[in-house]
Amino acid sequence: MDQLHELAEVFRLLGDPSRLRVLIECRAGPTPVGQIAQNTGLSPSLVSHHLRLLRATRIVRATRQGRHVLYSLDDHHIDRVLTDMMDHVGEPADPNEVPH
Amino acid sequence: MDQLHELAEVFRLLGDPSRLRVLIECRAGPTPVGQIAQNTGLSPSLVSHHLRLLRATRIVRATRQGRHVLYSLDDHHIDRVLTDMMDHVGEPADPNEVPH
DNA sequence: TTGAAATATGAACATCTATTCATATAATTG
DNA sequence: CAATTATATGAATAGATGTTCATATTTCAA
Repeated sequence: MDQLHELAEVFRLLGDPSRLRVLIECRAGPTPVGQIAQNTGLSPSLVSHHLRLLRATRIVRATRQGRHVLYSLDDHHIDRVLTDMMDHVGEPADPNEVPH
Repeated sequence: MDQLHELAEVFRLLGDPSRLRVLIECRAGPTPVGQIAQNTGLSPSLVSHHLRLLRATRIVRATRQGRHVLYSLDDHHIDRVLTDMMDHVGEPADPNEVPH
């Protein structure tokens, strides 16, 4: 897959409220699927489906610990992208805009 | 709209190859719709549709200049998010991964 | 004002995607 | 081993989304 489509794919996966909830849980550090499900209110099945996609695109990474599989953000880029975008969304709109 | 859904909406809009092409054009500075269409190979209509969505979420901003409407990235957050994610996608995969 | 150029908008459609439910695999304990 | 817990997978489906085509606005020039 070329870079553009890979980039789009990664952003697309971030563009879903459920997956964002999952990611926000992963932000706290390596977290088992079951706990993510509990904290988000999503079904373990759905969380697992989402994590599979997120992992395939290297947005999260997995490590096994006994019966549990712990998921965390892949690297600092992901963390920063989330932070930057939250900052952006939190900012007030610019009044100097052309009305449409 | 609450912050989570707004965040998801913004990422979702970044998650399309055509829109990313449009954004990459906007990165160079205020650019008219027609030129974006030419440089990307997309129809002016489609570019306009995309820009409307991108503008509604404050990913881009518009300024009028005569008959032309120039679009550019809304702020530095957007620019940084794009840069960070391109870096991420460009990085090689970590071999220390649990096989599934 | 008329005509042309630049953008914008609306409707229609084919494709894609998130979610659920049922079932399967993997790891641990007794 | 069997039973249990934790995750993963597959199929099915209702709803969302990108694109096209036709048409509407907006702005300037003549």
